[in-house]
Amino acid sequence: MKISIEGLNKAFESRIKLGIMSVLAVNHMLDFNALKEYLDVTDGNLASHIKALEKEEFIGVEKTFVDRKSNTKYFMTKEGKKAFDEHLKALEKLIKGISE
Amino acid sequence: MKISIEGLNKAFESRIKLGIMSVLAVNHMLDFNALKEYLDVTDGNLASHIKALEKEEFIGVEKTFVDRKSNTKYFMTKEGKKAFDEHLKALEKLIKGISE
DNA sequence: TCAAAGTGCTTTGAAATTCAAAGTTATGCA
DNA sequence: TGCATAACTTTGAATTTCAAAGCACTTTGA
Repeated sequence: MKISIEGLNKAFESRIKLGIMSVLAVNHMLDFNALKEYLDVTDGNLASHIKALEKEEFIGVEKTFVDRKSNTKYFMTKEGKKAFDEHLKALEKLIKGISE
Repeated sequence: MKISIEGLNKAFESRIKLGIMSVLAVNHMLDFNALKEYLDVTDGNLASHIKALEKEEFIGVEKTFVDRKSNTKYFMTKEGKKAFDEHLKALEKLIKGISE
C-alpha cells in the first residue's frame, strides 16, 4: 500500500501550526510579530496556536526586553525539530505515493 | 520569502481528509469500508469527514446495491481533483522551501 | 421460522480546536 | 495629563473531530 497517513503528526495539521514550524525551521528565532506577518493571522489566533505548540514542547519561548519593550522570541525545540522532520517526511512520502 | 502557507486548502488540513483525498487520487473509486480500512478510523469519524468533503463538492457519492447490500462508493470530483492538486503543490513548495 | 448477530452506513452529542474580539499592561508622543 | 500604540493574553462563540449509539436491513443458525 502506497498511501499512508501514518507518521503525520496531529500537532502540525493546521495550516497555521504547519506555518509556524516551517518558518521556525528556516529562521532560527522569531518574535511574535514576525510570525504574525509571515502567517497573516490575528494576534489571538496566532497566540493560541503558539500555546498549543508550546504545550507539546515543540517550540520554546524566550522573553526579553528590547528598548524597554517586551519581546518574545520563539524557537523550535529539539523534540520539535525531530517531530516536524518526521511529519515532513511522512508528507513527502504521501505526495510521492500519489504522483507515482 | 520562501515559506508560504498560501495555497494550502483548509478543507484538506486534517489527516483523515488528506488521507481520503490521497487514497481517492490513487484508487479512482472506493467504498466506505475500503476507505475505513485504509485510514483506520471509526465509522462515525469517517462518515463526518466524508460528509464535509462532499459538502465542498470535492468528492462524490454513488450508491448502489451489491448482493442485496447497500454499497456506497466515493470518488473525487473534478473540482476536488483540482483543489487537491493545488494543495499538494503548495505542500511540496513548502517542504522544498524548508529543506533548501 | 425466528431470534441473534452482523453489515453498512448515519445520527448524536461531548470534547477539542480554531478564531476574532476585547482586554491588559506598559511605553511613546503631544 | 491623556490618548494612541505595541505586544501579547484572555474570553467565549463557532466549528471540527470523534466515538458511541442508532437504524435499516441481511445473514446465520437452532
